[in-house]
Amino acid sequence: MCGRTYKTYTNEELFYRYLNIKPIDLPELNPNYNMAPTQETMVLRVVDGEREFELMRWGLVPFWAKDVKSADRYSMINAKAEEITEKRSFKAAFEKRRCIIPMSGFFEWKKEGTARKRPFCIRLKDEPIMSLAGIWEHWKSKEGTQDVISYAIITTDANEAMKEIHSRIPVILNRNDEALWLDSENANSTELKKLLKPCPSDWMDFYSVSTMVNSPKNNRPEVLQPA
DNA sequence: CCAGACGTTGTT
DNA sequence: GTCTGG
DNA sequence: CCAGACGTTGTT
DNA sequence: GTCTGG
Repeated sequence: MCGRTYKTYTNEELFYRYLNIKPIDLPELNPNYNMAPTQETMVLRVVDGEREFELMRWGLVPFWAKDVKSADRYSMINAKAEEITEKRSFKAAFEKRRCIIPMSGFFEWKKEGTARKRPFCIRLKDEPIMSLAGIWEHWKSKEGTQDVISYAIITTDANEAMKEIHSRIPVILNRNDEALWLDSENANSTELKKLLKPCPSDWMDFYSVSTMVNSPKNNRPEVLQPA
């Protein structure tokens, strides 16, 4: 699973990485050292053939949901890659609304016997930003008072390196597959599903951190320090 | 047909 | 134990 | 994901 | 909106 992430990149790094442009006059991005579900972050998608960033809420709220709270009860912060084409809540989004969630890394908790779970910080060895595969939805209340764009992170079986910590990991896309994944005109489900594989073990790097990260209230650089 | 669910992870 | 909030 | 709340009545 | 269960 993937239930906590972090981002320390700047706006300039983000836009240069995905749009190949140096942004001018953009508001400065706040780092989030401890991002929990329900919080918002910039997500990359393609609209009318153009890449764009949109601020989205973590936790998918399908457009047919009665309200945001009822959707939250179903814990749609992750979507299982293996079943994404069969699930009612994900199928349409997988076909038409794929996205990339740029993150610096994420946290996983390893169970160690009966002892307290130990948190780990996971990142890429050679890249400051990882492209997490996701799907998004646009939900509007009938009264038109609420308008929520939300996303879920796709998970799959852990690769060998990550199995040491946890059985599931988020899908981290290969840079060469990003355009294919984002293309909203692409209707080749078989081809798309092939992208939802665990990334190679040797891309990843991890180390244990203190339990300070357990509480989402601790949005501080110290949560990234090795324990 | 209509009503009601629509999810993940991990653990038993 | 289970649900909600972050 | 983990942390923290989990309730009612009546009064401010 | 769409699928599953009865």
